[in-house]
Amino acid sequence: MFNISSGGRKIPKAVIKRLSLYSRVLQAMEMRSVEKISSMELGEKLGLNPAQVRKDLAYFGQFGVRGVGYYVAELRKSIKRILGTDREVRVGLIGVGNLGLALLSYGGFARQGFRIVAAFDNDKRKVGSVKNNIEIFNVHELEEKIKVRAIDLAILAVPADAAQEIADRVVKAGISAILNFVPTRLVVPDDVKVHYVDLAIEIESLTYYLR
Amino acid sequence: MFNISSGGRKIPKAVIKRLSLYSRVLQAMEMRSVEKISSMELGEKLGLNPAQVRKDLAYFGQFGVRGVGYYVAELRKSIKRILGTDREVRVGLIGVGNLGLALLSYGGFARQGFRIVAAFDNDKRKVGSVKNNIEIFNVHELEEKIKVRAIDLAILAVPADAAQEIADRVVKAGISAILNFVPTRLVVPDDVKVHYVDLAIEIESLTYYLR
DNA sequence: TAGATTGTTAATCGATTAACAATC
DNA sequence: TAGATTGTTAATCGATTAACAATC
Repeated sequence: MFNISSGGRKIPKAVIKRLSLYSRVLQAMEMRSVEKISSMELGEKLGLNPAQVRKDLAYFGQFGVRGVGYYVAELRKSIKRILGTDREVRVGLIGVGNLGLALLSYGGFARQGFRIVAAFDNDKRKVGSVKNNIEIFNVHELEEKIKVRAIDLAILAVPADAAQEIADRVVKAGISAILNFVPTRLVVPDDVKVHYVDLAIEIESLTYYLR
Repeated sequence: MFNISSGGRKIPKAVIKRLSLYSRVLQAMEMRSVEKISSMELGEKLGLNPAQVRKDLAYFGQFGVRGVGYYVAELRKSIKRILGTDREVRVGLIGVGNLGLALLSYGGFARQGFRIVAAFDNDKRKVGSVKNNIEIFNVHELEEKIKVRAIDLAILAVPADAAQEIADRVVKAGISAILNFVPTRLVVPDDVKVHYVDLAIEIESLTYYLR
């Protein structure tokens, strides 16, 4: 597992997120057989400044052609390579409650090349069943399955009081990236990356803007 | 519906999000009968600088006592008032697919004082049924129910190609805040606030950090 | 009073945008 | 060549952090 070198500069997290957005726009363009796109067009579709688009890409190399723009298919391939989504990413989902269940059935992951290869729960009634073609294992088997199924990335959707313990276990089993839906700040080693998705905070802060 | 005045300065979106986080920490403190808290303690629990905590709060007034700190219950009440979550916020959920269904059953919203008062779908098999005590209406009734049920806020969880049309309709019906789970940039009037939650982007950008 | 911690201003840091030479 | 658009540097803008007087 490696990323295209960024020459030692540290890349802002926001740049990486925009890279993902570019990739999606480019995917749509490619499907419509558009051959090239300028930083201005790409920016417009996402509400971003064209200079920002160029600068984001420049962190990783020179992908455009002066006077022409960027070749859609080529740029998309480069970005996927940078993100590491040019190959299948294997995902484990821990916690098959309401949210976990939704994530199991969510089509958006598979569409971007992610594959949930195992789900885990501690509810005996769920363990052993199959949802959306994905087996649900007993959470006791977590470490073993992470190894055997070569899981790269964990999605946490467990109750708040179990989150830290599960995080410790997946990290110990070698996982270095966690998508955390639990509103608990996880304490993990520096080289483990956690992204937080906090639905309650999203809706609460939105309320501020109600007229 | 009103917010505590901020004296004309525009408040960064990030400040509002942190306010929500403070509120949650304070809620937990209150439950443990903690009486006061310093900006340092509050910051530590969220990985934030104490000066930032004080500055965030200072946008809205003076809530602390020099030499003492902040009174937990009092500060929490003030923040809830600022956010507008000191009263019930009435939510409509549009799109009862996998994700929508999960959001219907998601306990986190109710816990923060949000109440989903109606759900909508265009699938005849779903319309008329009740999930988690919430009725699912035909999407044709959207405008009418927004009015009759005094819906403040819409959650969008529809297919991508329907998102803009639905957004247009809810805005026309008077909604000014949308939580959008659909990976489509919505075009709305300036005074309508849209928050995007993009699960595919979250996981894709996380992949960059895999070792 | 002495110690602690706020509220706020100034300094720093980082990210976005503008500008323009390079070049297709 | 003329026109267009990149890649990149410099200018601007905004957000975070440090510092400290005010004050409980």
